[in-house]
Amino acid sequence: MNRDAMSRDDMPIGNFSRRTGCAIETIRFYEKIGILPKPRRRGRYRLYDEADVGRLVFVRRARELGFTLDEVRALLLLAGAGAQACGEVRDLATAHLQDVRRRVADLRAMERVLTEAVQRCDAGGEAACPLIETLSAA
Amino acid sequence: MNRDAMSRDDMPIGNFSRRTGCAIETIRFYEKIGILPKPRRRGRYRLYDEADVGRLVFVRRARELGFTLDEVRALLLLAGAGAQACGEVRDLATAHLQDVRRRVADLRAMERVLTEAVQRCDAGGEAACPLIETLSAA
DNA sequence: CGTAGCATCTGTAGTTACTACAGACTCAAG
DNA sequence: CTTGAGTCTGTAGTAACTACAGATGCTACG
Repeated sequence: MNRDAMSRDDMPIGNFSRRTGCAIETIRFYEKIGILPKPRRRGRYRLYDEADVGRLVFVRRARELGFTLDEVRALLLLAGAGAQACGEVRDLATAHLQDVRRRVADLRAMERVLTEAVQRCDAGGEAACPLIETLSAA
Repeated sequence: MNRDAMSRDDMPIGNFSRRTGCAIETIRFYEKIGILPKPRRRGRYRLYDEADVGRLVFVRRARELGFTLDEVRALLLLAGAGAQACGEVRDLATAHLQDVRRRVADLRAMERVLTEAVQRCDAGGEAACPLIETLSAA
């Protein structure tokens, strides 16, 4: 029998890590800061179940979408509250979306300046290095 | 007379900070990690000159363009080396540019998913909160 | 029965680029 | 003489992990 199948609701942390794609150290870290609840134990070993998998997948997904752990904490509460929390979730997501768009704009601005400087460098024919010049100008 | 004019090459750290737009604590931090050289002192007070202003402006500009402090360190060396270092500067900038583009792509992907979920939320007519659903799916 | 190897445990320190103090000291003006 | 501004050193906090060190437990193999 394989190990994952044999322990569907008694997963040691290694299985839990494989199931969720989340590093063991990160799991323990999430527990310490209260993102994951303290799990049951067999002796000193942590045991996880399917509900834990759902929760951690949620957390990782939110992180992939760029939410901070503080935002994730809020989202977990709201997700637990059910459909009536939808409005608040929406507000959180909208605020975050604006943040993402700001960051995109910032990076695009960097990209523009860098691209232009590299192009001038490739074109050649300038006395001083165009990149260094770009950096020296405020 | 104003204070900046009176001390063109004997700037205390406060003037230096104003001239460069860089916080005092950051200036001392840069000194500690070797981004800025140890300045002359009058007694225990640091004194800066125009060359320091140029260097710090360069550093801040590079940071605005998203270079890490390690990259800035390298750029400072290359800038000192003059025109023959142009090729290396170009390589550094190109690598960094690729990094910036990767980050833009990542953020755009987040933006897409979030925008779509928020729209489904606004449209209404779904049993469960579309945003929460989006987060629950791996 | 001994031991080798794997998984797990706790706790601490490192990463990046700053920022925010606490608590002392100097100096000039009122 | 005191008050205020400016500066000093040194330490700790931020975000979200990651990387150990050193101990312990459990199972399998010879």
